[in-house]
Order: sequence, then C-alpha cells, then structure tokens
Amino acid sequence: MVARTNSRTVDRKAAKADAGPALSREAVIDRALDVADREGLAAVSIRRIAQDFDVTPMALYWHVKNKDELLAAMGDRVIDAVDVPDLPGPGGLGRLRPLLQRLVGMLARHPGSTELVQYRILQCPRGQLLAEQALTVLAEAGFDQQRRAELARAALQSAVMLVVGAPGAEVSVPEPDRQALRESKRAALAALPADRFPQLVQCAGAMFECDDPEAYYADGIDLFLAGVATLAGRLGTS
Amino acid sequence: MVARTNSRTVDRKAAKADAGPALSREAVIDRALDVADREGLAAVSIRRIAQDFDVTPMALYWHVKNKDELLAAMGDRVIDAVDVPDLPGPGGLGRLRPLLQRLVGMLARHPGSTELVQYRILQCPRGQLLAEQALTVLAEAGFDQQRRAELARAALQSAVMLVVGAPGAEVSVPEPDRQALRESKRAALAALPADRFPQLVQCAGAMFECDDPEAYYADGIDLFLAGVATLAGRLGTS
DNA sequence: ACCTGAACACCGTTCAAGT
DNA sequence: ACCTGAACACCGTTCAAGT
Repeated sequence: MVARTNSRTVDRKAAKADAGPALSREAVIDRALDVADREGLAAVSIRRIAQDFDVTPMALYWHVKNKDELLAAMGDRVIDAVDVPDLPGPGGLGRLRPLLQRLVGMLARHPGSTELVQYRILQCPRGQLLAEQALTVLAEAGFDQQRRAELARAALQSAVMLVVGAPGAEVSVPEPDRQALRESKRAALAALPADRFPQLVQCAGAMFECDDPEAYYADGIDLFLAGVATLAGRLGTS
Repeated sequence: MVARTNSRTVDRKAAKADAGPALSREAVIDRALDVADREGLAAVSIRRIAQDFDVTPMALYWHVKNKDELLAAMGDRVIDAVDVPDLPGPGGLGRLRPLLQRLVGMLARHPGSTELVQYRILQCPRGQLLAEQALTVLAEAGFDQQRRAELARAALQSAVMLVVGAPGAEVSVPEPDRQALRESKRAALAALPADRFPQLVQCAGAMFECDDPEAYYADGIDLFLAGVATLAGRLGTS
C-alpha cells in the first residue's frame, strides 16, 4: 500500500493485471480460442489479441511465428485436449463410438475453432492416436488399406461436420444476431408454397433449431457407425 | 477499322476487352467463383476482383451490396447450377443417390466455393428443391419429422464434406505448393514410430492422395446411404 | 444508371531499434 | 529474451462527387 517506487510502472502492471495473464505463447493461444468461441474465428486477429493483452501487435510475433501458425496451434490445442482412452483388446466396430464421442464432445466445447481441427488432426499427437485407433478397428473389421483410410478420414470429418453444421451453430455470426438470423431462415422456409414444398414447410422448425444437442450428436455418430457396419457386412459378399 | 471518333475511349474499350467482359453482377460473381477455384476463397476480395475488371473497388458496390452478399451469391450460383431431376414416384431410399451424386458432382466443379454452399443451400431455389426431395424420400421411409430433418441436413453436409475434405483438396492453398504440402504431411506420418503407429505408417499414402476422385465420392455417398438404410431398418424394432 | 476519389478503420508482416 | 515504432502493402466500406 505504501512503497510505490515508480507510479508509472505500478500503473502499467495494474493495467496488465486487469487485462489478464502475462504474455506467453500459451496465453496467446488460450485467448485466441476464447475469442473464436465467443465471436467467431473471423474475430481472431493478431492486432485484436495484442490489444486484449495491452501490448503492441508485433509483440505477438515473438511467441508465435505468424497468424497461420497461431491458427494451427489453436487447432492442435483443441485436439490434444481430447482424452483418448486405450483401445480395448479385440472387439467390433462399436469401439469407434467412444472415440467419436470424446472427439465430438471436445469440439463442441470449441465450436469456433472446430474447422481448424480438420487440417491439423493428423499432425498432432492426440489426433494421430485417434486415427491410429480408428484404423486399427477398421482393419480388424476387414477393410482393406484404401477403404480403411477413407473411413478413418470420414470418421474424423463427420465429427467436425456434426459440430460446425449443427442446426444452431453458425459460429461465424456473433451471439447477439444468431437467434434472429436463425428465425429469419426458418420463416423463409415456412413461407414457401405448401403445395410444392410440403416437407420443407413442415420441417422448417426442425431444420434450424436443436433443442437437444446431445441427442443430435448421438444421432450423427449412430448414422456414421450404422454406415460403417453395413459396409463391413457387405465385405464378404461382393 | 476506320471510324475512330475518340482514341481515348477506344483504348479504354480495348483494355477492357482484354480484361474480360463488361462489369455486371453476373460477371463479378463468375469472376469471383473463378478466383476461388484457382487460388482459394481467401483470394477473393472486392479490391482484387475490381482490379481484374480494371475498375475501381467502389464500382463493385453498384452491382453487389457488400462482400458478404457476394459470397452468398457465389454459393447460390453453384447450388442453382445443380440439375435436379424430378423425384421418381414411390420408391426406396435409393432415390437419394442421384440427388447426392448431382450435388457432389457440381460441388466438385467448384471446390473453392463449396464451403459457401453450406450456409446457402436452404435459401435458394435449387437447394430447396433438393432438400424437399430428400425429406420426401426420408418421410416415405418412415422417419419422423425430427429424424427426417436431421438426416436431410446430414445428406447435404456429407456432400459438402466429401468435397472440401477430399484427400487432395486443401483448397485454401494455391495449386503450386499443394503437392508439396501433401507430401510433407504424408512423410510426417510415414516417419512415425512403426511400433506405436503401425496403421498410420502403413496408410500414410492413402490418407493424403486420391488417385480416383470419382470412386472416392461414390464411396462417400455409399457410406451415407448405408447408414440411412440401416437406421430405416431399425425403425420398427426399437 | 453507373463509376470515381478521397478518406476511414481495419488487416498481417518486416525491420531496425530499444531494454 | 522480449518488446516497441515506424512503415508497407493489403483489406471492406462510406460518402460526396462526377458523367
């Protein structure tokens, strides 16, 4: 309370304390993830993040090579936060389910950065583990190398798709207008001529809202697993 | 060849002829689609397109409300170019296949703009027709309203996913470096410890290259249809 | 109706310089 | 090691003005 040696320095430090933790690579990535989830990925800029830390834009370049590398690091961070359990011994295609559930669960916690995951998942440790396990399950189900790779990719992409394409997502739009945008889209469908578009008119509501995300994700995973199971069943016959 | 009234005007027109067709909303959208497909969506900017037309950036604002509207129009253009056939009378889930084939086929011709389609498909006529038909088929297969909507969305999104997520896609990266980037990704997987990542090492090649896109798309559509068929089969039993 | 000029508030990034 | 200042080449967009 008393020993202020230099008011200027103290003020600076106080301001920084208000603005959050000290600048560091980790802190920058964390902040970027936060901004992406709350305001959309488009809101993430070097200058904006710098401002949040009360620092010059060029200061970030010490901790991060450039914006592309920051985006990649954001994707990596999300993937590496997935808790991938050990693959249970021998077993069926059902072993894919927990993998997808955990991946989707984590992505849903970072909708703003989910699209980044798509390009990074095979380049970072946790994603590689995930892919290795999926490939193993698919191999044991009898899929050849080509099919195995295709289906493993499809699995990871389905997870990404479920989250970015969820009925209420539209992560690019900041929260405030999101509801309104959704409603206007719904109204446009509901206003279609009912004789030519009976289904769309009837399903207008269900197309844009998702009152139970958990059920939606579970259904999406079911759909993927059902497809893989059916393809596996055809392996002998064709 | 003779009656030049004003050399300045003639030169201007000649220069414009070199730069392409006259400025118009249609021409702007066409040009933007072209740039997106060749250099990635990030290369599409108001100023860049204006430059291609040898015109001031502000000139574009006469033909297009703003950049967002331009992007939306690009998506609409791609969707409305899909040739949607009439839905054949009563029949099974197999009727979804031609719908998906035509959609995927068109998207594959515009990989740079495919991600735009995701947000516009339910707002433009051809996309609405596509959705209506998909919903009809799903309804006739016995899916309730909620499931119908989910699966129709999944169908459209799977098409988008197949194209943007195709092994060699990476549409954001301009052609030149694309091959190199793919190769470096492959090498990274191939260099993994073979005892912990046997599958990934083995499938490294198949994960990043796609020597037969047609087969890849067909497999993706098969996977989706197999999933839907299986879910339909479960409808009575659960 | 259609386009330009000037201006504003944003970007990412480099490079030399400070501490 | 870590940060700043100045500068550059880009963005989207508005507004008044030209033809």
